[in-house]
Amino acid sequence: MAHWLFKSEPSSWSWDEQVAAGEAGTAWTGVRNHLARKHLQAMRLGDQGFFYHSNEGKAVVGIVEVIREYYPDHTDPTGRFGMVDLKAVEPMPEPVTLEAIKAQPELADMVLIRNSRLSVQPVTDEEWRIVRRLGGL
DNA sequence: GCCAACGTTGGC
DNA sequence: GCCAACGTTGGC
Repeated sequence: MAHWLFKSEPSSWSWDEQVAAGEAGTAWTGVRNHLARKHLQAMRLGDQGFFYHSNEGKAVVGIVEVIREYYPDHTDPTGRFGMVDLKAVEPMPEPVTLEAIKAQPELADMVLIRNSRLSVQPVTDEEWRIVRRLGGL
């Protein structure tokens, strides 16, 4: 099972809103980057990912799960991009800040650090384990 | 609010 | 197909 990281500015879509969407989840609209799209296409039902708040917060705040695989993003006028559906699984008991991630030598190669602008990122099994542990899971 | 990094666009 | 100009993202 692969792991991922989804970035969102809380002012446009926050963890609280994701939780409020419940079991039905929501479509992760708005990805307009080819590499991010490649990651969306590689996602499978049941894959889990980190929900990261960018700008305000700058922390991993929860775990989400893929509940629908890649399909066209109706908000994309060009029709070139797609999306997946996500639902909230559980919050991090302790948000894992960007600062805390940077402080971990084992996490120096995380895409979050190396290519901070990418909005949908792969997370290795080891990174998954370490960040979960930092967050108290 | 600034600016570096990076992706995209469009003229040639 | 190259590359300058431009827009956006996101950390600081």
